Amino acid sequence: MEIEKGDKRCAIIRATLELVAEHGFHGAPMAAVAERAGVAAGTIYRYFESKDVLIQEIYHFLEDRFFQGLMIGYPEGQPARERFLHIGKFLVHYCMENPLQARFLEQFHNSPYGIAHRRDKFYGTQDKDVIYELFADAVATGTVKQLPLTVLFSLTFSPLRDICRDHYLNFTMLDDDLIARCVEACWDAVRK
Amino acid sequence: MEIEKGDKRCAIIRATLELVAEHGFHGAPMAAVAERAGVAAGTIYRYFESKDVLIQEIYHFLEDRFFQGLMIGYPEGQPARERFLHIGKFLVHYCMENPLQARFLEQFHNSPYGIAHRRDKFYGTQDKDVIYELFADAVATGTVKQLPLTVLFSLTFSPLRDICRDHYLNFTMLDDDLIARCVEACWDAVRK
DNA sequence: TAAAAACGAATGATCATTCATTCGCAGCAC
DNA sequence: GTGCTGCGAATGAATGATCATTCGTTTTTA
Repeated sequence: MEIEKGDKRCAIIRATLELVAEHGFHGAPMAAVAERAGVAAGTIYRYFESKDVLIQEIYHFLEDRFFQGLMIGYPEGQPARERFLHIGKFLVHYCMENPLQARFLEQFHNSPYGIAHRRDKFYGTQDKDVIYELFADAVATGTVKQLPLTVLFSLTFSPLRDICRDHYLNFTMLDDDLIARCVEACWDAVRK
Repeated sequence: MEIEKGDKRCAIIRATLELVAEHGFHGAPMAAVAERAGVAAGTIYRYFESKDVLIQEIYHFLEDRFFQGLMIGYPEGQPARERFLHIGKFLVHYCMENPLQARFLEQFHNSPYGIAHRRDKFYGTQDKDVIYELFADAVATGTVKQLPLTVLFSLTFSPLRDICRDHYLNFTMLDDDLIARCVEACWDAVRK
């Protein structure tokens, strides 16, 4: 959120993020967004072409922030295991410290938006991210099991995503020690 | 679906299952269900009190079928590892052979229905299933890591769920060998 | 022919989006 | 300072679409 040009624009983004995180896409009608943002319904359309565009813009904003944070203190050049542990722990801590953003991202990933995004990630021409790079590298050097990249992603990040969700649903109480052991367990799933 | 009392009732269930699996809950309006079932909209309400009840009934029907199949050839009394491999492989094969049912279940689990169901599973008073039993047992005997049950579930079944999804989205090509290696990798995540 | 089952148009709710109107203010003349 | 003018920003009631559900009517069944 924070530094966005324009008061209104920022308020709309924040309101949408909160409503989607708390009630899902279908619990975030534009009328409710407008009310929470302290803005008239029509005003939203001065800043965003449609609800779709609004959602996508928020997603890309959050994704950028996530990767920016991820790269702080990233152990470039270290063994794959260290790099993986850094990513995994960062992911979980990020979700715990930014529950609204985490829940928005969860909603996004479980929607048609998310499927399209995932397809793009594996088949698209866009440049691959550090995580992709890490696994491609670790498979090549025989550090992790010889499995398709999609499977390696599922084995490691699906559990972490679910563990975070269980945390903010109050199913599981996470602390630093438990987080570390979870991330290590995910590494055990893929390491040779 | 199959043996359901009444032609119409069965047709309605099948139509709903298909539409939800293919287009999600919001792509399954009652009018469309009625049309696909070859039935008038009002008729649905002779068989089901509401859309909610219809969805829940389908879910419980599928859950029962799943556990029924799961118990065929279940290696009761064998080590935890064998029991887990049986469950994991059955899960993936079941999803591949019943893609409509698998996708319906996926939609269900990613919805408010699913959250309530999960809460019930961990905190409810209903009797625990074989899977719950397996992990409780394996933790007690020190066969798997000392982690909360919710975490053990996430570490093992979240990846499998995702792997199945990637299969019917054509992101990953699964065969028996790959399935076995995936399930074993999940076991590696939790075993001591 | 009477009861049961099925029908499907009508109802009322909820949305995203639009657009005719109003608001607030910057610049200007006196 | 005061009054006027023009314009982009903001408004929110209205629109049209989409749903779940209802109910008066028709058809089927026994």
